[in-house]
Amino acid sequence: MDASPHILIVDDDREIRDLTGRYLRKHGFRVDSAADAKAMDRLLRDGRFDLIVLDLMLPGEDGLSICRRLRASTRIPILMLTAVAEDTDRIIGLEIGADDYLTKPFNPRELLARIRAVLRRAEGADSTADPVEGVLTFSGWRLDPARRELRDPQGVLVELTAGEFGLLMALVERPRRVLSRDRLLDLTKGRDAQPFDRSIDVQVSRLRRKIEPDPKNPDMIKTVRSGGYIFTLPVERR
Amino acid sequence: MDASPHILIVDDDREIRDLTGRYLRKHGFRVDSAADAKAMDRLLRDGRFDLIVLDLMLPGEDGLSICRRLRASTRIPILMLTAVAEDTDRIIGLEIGADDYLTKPFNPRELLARIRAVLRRAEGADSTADPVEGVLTFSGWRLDPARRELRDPQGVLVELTAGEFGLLMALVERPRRVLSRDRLLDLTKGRDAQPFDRSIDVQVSRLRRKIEPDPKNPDMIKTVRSGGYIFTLPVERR
DNA sequence: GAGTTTTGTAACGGAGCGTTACAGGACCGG
DNA sequence: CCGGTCCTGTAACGCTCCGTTACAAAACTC
Repeated sequence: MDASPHILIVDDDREIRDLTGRYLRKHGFRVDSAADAKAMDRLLRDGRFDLIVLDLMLPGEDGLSICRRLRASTRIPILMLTAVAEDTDRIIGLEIGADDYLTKPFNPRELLARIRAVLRRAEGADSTADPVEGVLTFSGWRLDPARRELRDPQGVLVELTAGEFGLLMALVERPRRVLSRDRLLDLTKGRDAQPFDRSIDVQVSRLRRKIEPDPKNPDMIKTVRSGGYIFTLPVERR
Repeated sequence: MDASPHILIVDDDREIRDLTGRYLRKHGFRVDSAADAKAMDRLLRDGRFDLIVLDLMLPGEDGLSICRRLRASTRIPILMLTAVAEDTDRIIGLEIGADDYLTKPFNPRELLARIRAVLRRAEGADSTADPVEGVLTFSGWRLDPARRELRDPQGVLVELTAGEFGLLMALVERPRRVLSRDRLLDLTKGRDAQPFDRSIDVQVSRLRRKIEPDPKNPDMIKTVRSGGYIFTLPVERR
C-alpha cells in the first residue's frame, strides 16, 4: 500500500514527459511515462496507476482511440491533453470517458490542480477497481470487455461485430437509463448526429436480432419513442 | 420520470443564453436561463436543476461570489464561463468548488462535452441523476421505470406506448397532487403548452382506456376542472 | 334551462421507428 | 496492389404512435 498516487504520462513529446514528470514528482506523485500506446500498454501490464495523463495526438494509435479502449476495460481516471489548435470536435474525448482535459501549452500548476481534483473525485468511487476491470453480467449473460466477447446464459459465444459490441457496451455500462441516439453516437463513434442519421437504429436492430429471444418484442434493449433506447436489465460487475 | 437533465444558464449576454440554450435543447437537455444572480435565485427556488452554467463576469453579484454562495448550501454541479484564459482565475474557480471551467468564446460542442462529463461525475454522488430506481406500486399495480413496464394486480403486462408510460410516471411520482396540463407537458415532453394544446387530454384519455376499469368513471386519474389531473391512489416505492 | 366553458374522444395525417436492400469502405490474404 | 469478404451507413417502405382538429358531452354560471 504505497501512499503516493501513481501517475502515468503518455505523450510523444519527450520534453513534456520529463518536465511534467519532474514537476509532479516534486509534488509528491510517483510518475512513469510512455511515448506511445505500446509503451503505455507495457507499463499498465506490470504497474498499478491511479491516473493517466494522455496526449490526444500520438504516433500510431491516437489518444481518442486509446481512451475508448482503456474505458472498455478499466476505470482508471484519464486526463487528456490537447494541442490548442486541434480540431475542437475531437474534444469529445471527454465523451468517451476522459475525466478531464487540458489544452497545451498548460501551466503545470493547473495540471496539478486538475490531477488533484480528478483523484479526489475518483476516491469516492470504487477504488478496489484496479487496472483491468471485470466482466459485466446480466441475467446469465456475460459481457467481457477485455476479451471483447459476449456469452449467452448457456455459455455459448455470440459473435458480435465491433460496432455491435461497442453499442452493447455503451448500453450495458449505463443500464436502466434512457440514452438518446445522439448520446449513443457520441459514446460509440465519438461523433455528432447528422440530420437524418439512422445508424444507431440499424445497429440496435442488428444487435437485437443476435441477443433478443424475440427481436420483435425486445426485452433487454427497449425503445423509448423520441427518447432513445434503454437497457432494462440490472447489470453486475465482477 | 423527469427524462432529461435540467440545465440553468446564468449569463448576461442574451445571445449566449439563446444560442447555447437552443443547442443544448437540441441535444436532449431541458434548459432555463437567467441574466443575473437575482433571476437565477428565482429559478432555483421553484425548479430542480442538475447543473448550472455560470458566467464569471456578471452585473451585480459576480460569478465567483455566486459560486461560493451556492457551494455553501448545495452541491449542484457548476460549470464556469470566463472571458479570459487566466490560469489563476481557473485555479481559483476550481478551488472554490466549480466543477469545470470553459473560456469564451467556446465551441458549443465542447460545452456539451464538458456538461456531460460533469454530470457523469456527479451521478455517483447526489442522485437526482438518471439511474431510475425502484418499482412504484399502487393498489396491486406495479410500475417499473427501469423496464418501462406496467403490470396489473394479476401480474399481467399492460402494453403502454412511450407517451402513455411517461405520462403515468409523471402522475404516479406525484400522487394525490393536482398537476396542471402545463406541468404535465413540461414533465413529459419538456416543453411549454401552445395556445390550444390538448395533447395531454388526449393522452389521458388513451391511458384511462388502458388502465381504468371504467374509463367513463375514472378512479385512478381524476380530472380537476380547470386545474388539471390528479392521481388519486397512494403510491409505494420499493 | 340557456349559454358558456371545459373536457372526452374519434379521426386524420405527419413523424418516429424497425427492417430490408444495397453500396461504399475497411480489412485481409495473397 | 488486387480481389474477396465482412462491416456499416444510407435509402426506402410500411407500421405505429401521437399531436391536432373537430365535435359532442359534461360541468358550471346565472
